Amino acid sequence: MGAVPREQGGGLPERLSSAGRALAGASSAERVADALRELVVDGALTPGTRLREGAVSASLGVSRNTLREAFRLLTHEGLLRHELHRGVLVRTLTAADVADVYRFRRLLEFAAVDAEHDRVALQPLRSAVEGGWAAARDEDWAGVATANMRFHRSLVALTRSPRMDESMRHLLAELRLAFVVMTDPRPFHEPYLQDNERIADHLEAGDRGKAGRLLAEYLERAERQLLTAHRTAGEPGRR
Amino acid sequence: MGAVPREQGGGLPERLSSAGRALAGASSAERVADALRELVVDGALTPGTRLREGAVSASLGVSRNTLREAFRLLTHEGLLRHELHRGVLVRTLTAADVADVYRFRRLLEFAAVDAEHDRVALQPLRSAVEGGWAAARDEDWAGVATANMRFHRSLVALTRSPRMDESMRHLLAELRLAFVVMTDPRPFHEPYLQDNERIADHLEAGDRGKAGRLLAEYLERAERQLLTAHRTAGEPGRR
DNA sequence: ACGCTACGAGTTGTTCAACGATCTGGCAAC
DNA sequence: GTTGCCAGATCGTTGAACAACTCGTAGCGT
Repeated sequence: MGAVPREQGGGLPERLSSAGRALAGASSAERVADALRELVVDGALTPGTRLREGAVSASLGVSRNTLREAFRLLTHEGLLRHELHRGVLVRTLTAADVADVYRFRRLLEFAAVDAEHDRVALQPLRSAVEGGWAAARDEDWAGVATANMRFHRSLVALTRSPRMDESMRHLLAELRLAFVVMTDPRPFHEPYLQDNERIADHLEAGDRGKAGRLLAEYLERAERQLLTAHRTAGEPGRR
Repeated sequence: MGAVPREQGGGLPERLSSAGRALAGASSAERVADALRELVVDGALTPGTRLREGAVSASLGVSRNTLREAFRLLTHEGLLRHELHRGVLVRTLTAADVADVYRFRRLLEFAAVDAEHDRVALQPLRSAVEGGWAAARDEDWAGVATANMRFHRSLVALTRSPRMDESMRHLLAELRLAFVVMTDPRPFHEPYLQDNERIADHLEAGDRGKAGRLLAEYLERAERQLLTAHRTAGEPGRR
């Protein structure tokens, strides 16, 4: 079984083959979920798009049952929305959703700043910052966004709480839905490179107060920016 | 809701008929998940029990595919554990899991105490307290436990954050797995009736400090009690 | 007696085709 | 213009089938 046996004209399959890299040890449903997730966060599937089981399963070369498991995966992740007897569609975040996500983020990230951590635990933060600068050098703003998320997820990982980590993962996945409406990602993501680096500096120096204050500023600014961008772009379509 | 309107001869419903209330508007998979969840939290399926698809789907009268969707539902809820090519089994919590759950609970419940709330928002708390007393009068300790959970979930609902509420729901579902190892539920659940009522009192009086302090004491005590009970009962079987 | 290999039974992973249930959109009647 | 109804499209669920995998065990060599 190679990658995709069939590829009929749907327009999407080419991008899927690249997305569906061989995740060994993962089930088919998980691979399909990975592929769909990529399409969503890349903006190929915009919020509100309806995904018909027949068409998608055919174009991805998997059975409807497997596709349904992938749908359920992504629904629980918050990327898709499932309506009984009506199918699944790409979720669209409301302003209230964005605000709620940031509220939850504050809770988790402040807890992380307050958590005990040794020097080596900060390594992933540094790595994320590095990745961010590298992506910025290449003008790869999607990459900058990814690195930024990795930074904040690594931050929450300092709590060493699997459940908080998992929640953060969900929140960031949802946020990607909000990012796709950003028409100009550069001014949104670029300034945070500097912020992240300084937060990491303060943490390394053991100055939780300063780190927390910077983090608060960052969250405040990012939320406001996202909300205004969202309001201008997302108002016409409700739901 | 007295009788159940459904009564098709499928051979399943003996044990389920009580559990499988006809949730109109729910899919079969969701109903099956409800039934299984009930079996788990009632202790009929103890942690570590392996659930073979063939046997369970036959005894519940649904197809394997539908059962698998139910399994996935409960796996994401944390009640079941899925191992590739080995099937699902009832999850068993480790001491670390219990500690993690309580850590997360602290975060959420303290945030709830600090949240703005009006008088009417406290109504569900009062109702949960009432339900707890009523169940205690009937010596229904499982009912007391349920009321206690409803109290704390209602507490988190004060945040009016759908995501925090959802997280709390997950945490409490997992905690039920820890409860099933409690051999003597009465001394564990009964004292908290008083605590909950006093927390509600303080909240109503607007004294968040006192409410928070009581809550902290409660969480501390409950966690310690659960951990010791868990250690004595759950050590032999690891994983 | 011991350890390794290979085999086979049992279980899970995935696909397929089919049918009933439900939703959607358009047409006709009022 | 509203209402009721019908037909097509889509989802929900089933049952069977086969491939892939796990695990216990019998057989083999040393």
